[in-house]
Order: sequence, then C-alpha cells, then structure tokens
Amino acid sequence: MIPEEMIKGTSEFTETFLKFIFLLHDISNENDKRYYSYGVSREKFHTLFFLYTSSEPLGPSEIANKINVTRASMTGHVDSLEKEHLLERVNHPQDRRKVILKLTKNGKNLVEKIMPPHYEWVCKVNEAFTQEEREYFTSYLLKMRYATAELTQIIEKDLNAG
Amino acid sequence: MIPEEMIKGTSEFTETFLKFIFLLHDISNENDKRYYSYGVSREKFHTLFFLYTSSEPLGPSEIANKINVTRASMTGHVDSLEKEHLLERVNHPQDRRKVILKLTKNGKNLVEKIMPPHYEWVCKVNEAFTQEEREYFTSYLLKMRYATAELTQIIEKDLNAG
DNA sequence: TATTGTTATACTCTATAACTATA
DNA sequence: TATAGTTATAGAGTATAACAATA
Repeated sequence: MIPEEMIKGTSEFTETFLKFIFLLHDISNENDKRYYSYGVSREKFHTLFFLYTSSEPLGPSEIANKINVTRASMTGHVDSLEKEHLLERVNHPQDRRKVILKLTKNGKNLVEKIMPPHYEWVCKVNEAFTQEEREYFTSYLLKMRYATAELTQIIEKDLNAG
Repeated sequence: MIPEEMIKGTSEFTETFLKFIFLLHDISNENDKRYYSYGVSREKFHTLFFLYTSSEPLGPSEIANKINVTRASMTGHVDSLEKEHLLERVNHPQDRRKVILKLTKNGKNLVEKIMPPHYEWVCKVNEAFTQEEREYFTSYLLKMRYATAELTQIIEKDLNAG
C-alpha cells in the first residue's frame, strides 16, 4: 500500500507537471503548425535555418548536435531535405570524411518565406516578457533540471549499491 | 533577402527557445527513464497512475483526454497494457458503448513499485521552488501561450482573407 | 445525430549496431 | 584509435478516416 500523503502529493504534482508539459507542447505544436503549413517539420526547419544563418559551412554532425539528434537520425532528415531539393550534399574540400550541407535556391527561398511569420511570432513572444522575466524563467528550468539530475545520481548510486 | 535585424533577432530567440525546449525535454526524458527502467512509457505510466488514484472508474476516452492523445492512439496503449497483464477491459454496466479499465494485481503492484522513487523526484523538484516561484513560472508559460495563440489567430485571419 | 471504441493504415521521429572511409 | 557519415532495422507514438454498436 502507498501512503495517502504520497498519493496526494504526487497526484497534485503530476497534474501540475502534466499541465506544464502540455502547455509547452501546445506552444511547441502551434509553432510547428506554421512550419508544417510550409511543408517542413520543426527539425527540418531548424536545419534549414541554421544553414541559412551560419557564417560557416555546416555538416550533418554539427547540426545533429544543435538539434539534439543522433547522426543516424540526421542522415534521414538530410535525405529527406535533399529529395525535396532544399539542400545538397557537397564534399568537404579538406577532410574527405566530411560533407557540407548547402542550401539550394529553393531552400533559401523557403527560409525566406517562413522567416517573416516566424519572426512575427518571435517578436510577439519576446514582447510579452521583460529581460528580467526571461532570465528568471530560464533559472527556473535550470533549477528543475538540477533537482532532477541530482535525484538521478542518487538513484543510480542506489542501483549500483544494491 | 531577409533583413539582418530579423535574422539576428530570430536567431537569438530561436537559440534561446531551443534551449528552453531541450531543457524541458531533458527533464522530461530523465523522468521517463525512471518509468522505462520499470518497463513502461510515460503514457502508460500516466494511464496506470490515473487508474490507481481515481476514485471513479475510468474508460479509454477519459484517459485519452487527460494525457492528450486521440482515442485511436489510446486503443494502442490499452492493447499494449492489457497484453502485459497490467490492466483489463471490463464492460460498463449501464452504457454498452463504454469500457472500464481496471488495474490487475500486477498493475497495482507496478504502480506501487514506481511510486516511491517517483515521489522522491516530485518532492525534490517541489523543494527547489517556493510557491511564489511556481506561480510565476506558470504565468510565464501562460503568457507565452497566449502570445502564440494570438498570433495564430492573426495568421488564420490573414489566410482566410487571402 | 452524437459518442465510444476499434481497425486499418501510414507517417515521422527516434535509436542502436554494424559498417566504410577516412584522419 | 577516433571521427564522419551511412545503412539496415526496429520500435514507439501519433494521427486520420471509416466503421459498428449504442445512446
């Protein structure tokens, strides 16, 4: 049997945390809808976006790092974007293991088409907060993240000990 | 061509927002890992959890609502949980369209096994914040959500207008 | 007519493992 | 030995559309 208090405490927190997660998903989803209305997923838009704005040539690995996916998953995105003629793979002039991703004219056009409404959203959201609020918000997330990490370590230690 | 300012503004914001999202994913993932170490996904744990703590009998639709998935997706989760003998479908005594989900002994045991470490995490995260901070945090998200919704409406109006 | 649940189908994202070719 | 990229494979989660049974 689980103590009443634990159930109650967890129950309340779970509902709050779920609300929190769903809220972020909502925001994220509504954002994604804009990308989808132009035919690209979030991952693909971010890929195109990083290529458009980067001053240096980027390869799959580097973008995979930026958008937090494995290199294997990245290959899929690049395949798909190449098939849609939004970018192309170019051999790296020095390091023959590497590939440089290069936006095509189509790819550039697409970014330029998505940017204005995306920028409008960015401004809108930015306007809603002061700099102080943004910093505060980030520090909350970090706190939560550290609390979680701390606990993970404790649990791992427990698992190793027993 | 996209104006420099737009690129810069969006670029900074995109990076910041990505950090937000990844941070939340991190927290969410580390949380999920605990569930997975007991063999269930987040969706499945939440399903079991709601069944365990609810004072009233729940059906697939109700849980689908709580965890924000379609009824069709919910069928998949219920199938999977039933195959693992964690719950069973029972006919609703009054409404013959409905099904009641009932935890098995195994299902209850599993929830009771997962709860203590889950509760520990809940406490840990809760401790990291004051009540005021939690409220502030939530209001920040809501603001972001409203700003996003407002823009979506504007865009939809634009699309409808031409 | 509306709701509940299901089926069939398909798509996207994801990861792991094993591999090639470089460095 | 380590890194970049790919392939093959598989799994989870998701949605849409169409349907049957029931209210």
